[in-house]
Amino acid sequence: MATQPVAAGRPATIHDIAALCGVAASTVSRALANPDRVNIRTRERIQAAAVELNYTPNSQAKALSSGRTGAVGVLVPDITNPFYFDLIRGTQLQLKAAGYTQLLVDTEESDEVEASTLEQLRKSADGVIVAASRLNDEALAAAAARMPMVTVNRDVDGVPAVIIDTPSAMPQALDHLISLGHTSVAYVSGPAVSQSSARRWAALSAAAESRGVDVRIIGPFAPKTQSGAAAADAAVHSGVTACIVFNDLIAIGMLQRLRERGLRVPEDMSIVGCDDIFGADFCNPPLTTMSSPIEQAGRVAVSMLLAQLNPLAGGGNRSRSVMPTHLTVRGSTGPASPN
Amino acid sequence: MATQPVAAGRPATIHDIAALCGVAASTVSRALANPDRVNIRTRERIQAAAVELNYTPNSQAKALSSGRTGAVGVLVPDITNPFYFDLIRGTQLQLKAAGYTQLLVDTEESDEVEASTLEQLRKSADGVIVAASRLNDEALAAAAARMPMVTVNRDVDGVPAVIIDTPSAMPQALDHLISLGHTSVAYVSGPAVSQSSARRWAALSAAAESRGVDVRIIGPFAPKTQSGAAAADAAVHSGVTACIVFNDLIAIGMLQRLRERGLRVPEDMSIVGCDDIFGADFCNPPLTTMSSPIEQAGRVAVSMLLAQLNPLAGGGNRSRSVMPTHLTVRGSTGPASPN
DNA sequence: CAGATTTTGGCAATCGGTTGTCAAGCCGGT
DNA sequence: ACCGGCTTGACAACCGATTGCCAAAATCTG
Repeated sequence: MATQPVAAGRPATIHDIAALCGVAASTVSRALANPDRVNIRTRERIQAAAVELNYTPNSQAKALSSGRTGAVGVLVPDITNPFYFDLIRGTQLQLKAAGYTQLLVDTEESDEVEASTLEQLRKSADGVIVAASRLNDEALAAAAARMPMVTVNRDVDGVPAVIIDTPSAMPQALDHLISLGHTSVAYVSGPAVSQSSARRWAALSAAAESRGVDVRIIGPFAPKTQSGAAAADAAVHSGVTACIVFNDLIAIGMLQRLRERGLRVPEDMSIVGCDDIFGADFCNPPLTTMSSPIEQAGRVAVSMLLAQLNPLAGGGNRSRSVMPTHLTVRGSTGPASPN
Repeated sequence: MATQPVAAGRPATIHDIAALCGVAASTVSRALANPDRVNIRTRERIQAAAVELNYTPNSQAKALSSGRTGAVGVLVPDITNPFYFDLIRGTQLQLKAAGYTQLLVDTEESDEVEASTLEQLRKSADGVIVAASRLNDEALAAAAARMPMVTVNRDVDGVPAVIIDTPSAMPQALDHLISLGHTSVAYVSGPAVSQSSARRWAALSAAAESRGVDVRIIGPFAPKTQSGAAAADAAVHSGVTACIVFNDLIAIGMLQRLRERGLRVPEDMSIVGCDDIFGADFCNPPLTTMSSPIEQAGRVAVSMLLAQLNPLAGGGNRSRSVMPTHLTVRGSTGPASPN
């Protein structure tokens, strides 16, 4: 009757196809999943019927019987942090390309939410990508032992990871400040549980020592623009002329606060951010920051996870991938004030 | 042996509990889902066993037999557009609170991707929230007939919607510009298929007519900062002294382009954005824009969808919810230049 | 205390697939 | 023409829950 491909009331099942072709449901299943196990004529009949009925396999049922869900969980501490937008977009694109569904969860910066989400995902996802985990190494390693996992910006023995190598750009940032005449610098630190923050501080203080520059640490601060106010006040109070900040969100908040207080950037204080997030190029002044290919990091994380899921598909699965980082100089850094 | 709650190799099933308690699996199912149908002593035994085995129901299996998946799809045209961050966070929070899982999909501004995603989601989600749909009314209504749906910023007969009422702030924005002496204004339009853009233009041109002001439309432009360059050039060429822009992304892009061309904002050109996204408050100059409670819109959309899913839980389900909007004046608007 | 009524809990079918097993059918080799 | 080997496709069990139905047990009624 209808020329269009049957907009039936209920989605077609494998049984509808079987009935239409006069074969058993299992034959249909095989014809679709494992074509060479079925006679080519039968197979073509079945495939034609599948198209005609507009058949799409029911993913729930498939998951139940096969054990694979075709979904991957992506855990981020805070969806509204722009840093994760690009990461999420990277994972989303790569997962879709591979035919997987992305389950995005905001763990609200909480290790408990993170842990319970991981437990839940264990049944409803084939694997997880965990960005900036708030769990301790032990818990994370235990979770990774239970299901395929790739971490982002988190190094734990035995857990494949994508590391955005901001620490390597720290000496570069410091040299940039030194070349501008700064000799007293503060590191504005992120959350205490953030391994990224710790690594950045370690790299920075090592570089400072080898160069004989005074670098102190202040914080910790939550990774939000609102924290920037307290950070700016603390930086001013500490008497430094330049700050290297855990991330761009805090840095942008500092910019705003310094302006409120009538201090000029970079004349009175130079600021270097981290991540080069959305907004870093158009804030006032534009932020000097450490840039990295975040979206690409998301894609790499997915590739590494998929390599774990289908070990056959070759390409020895690396367990650690480091993304390069470089300093992008904009307007928030300048010569140290003479006083 | 282990004092901890059994970190067994395989997640516990309803059958494990049944075996442990010496009852049938169905009794366990009832005890957990429908407690008063089971003897209190048996029930407590079962519940204790469930806790001890660290039981979590398998959502796939539950979905298969009950028909409900416990998941809700959220479709946005572009994950990296900051406008959607707050929306996504709103839906995420509300869905989690109601025990649902969020399936986030980026439809890449494509009606085809959107349509195929909806078809796919029909089996794997209980309902969908569609933000800024690129589908035509007919296709959208058809999809809504097949599964529970709530749209955001899209009005289609018979489909419940959350509308962020930016059009109502248009007269306010225009009056603001008029009060600053502007008499020649351009509307920088968004995607041709965006109903939001059309509604904003309609409201603006109506207000302009009643006030006797010249307002022309330029565009369409893609909702990205990159489009701002072309938009700024077109605006300058058209000779207007002020622009009301489809959204903040384009507006911020215009700000950058105007600066590049050596034009001052607001002295040479006033800019009014739309949405008050992340970044609108710290760009240079800070953007005058139409603000609205986006995260709340996400929460409302979820509530409306859940009302459709559980019609019992009272609260006559409204089919349309309008979110208020107001003008936020910042630094990107100022007096019209005298020439 | 018998009979009627209500609880209570087990059996089995079902959801939509996947997969192991096995009989039938086909082929060529001798 | 007979036999072994390989292909093909049907049957049925199974994944982990939900749910209708019914029998046994417990409670109430007169």
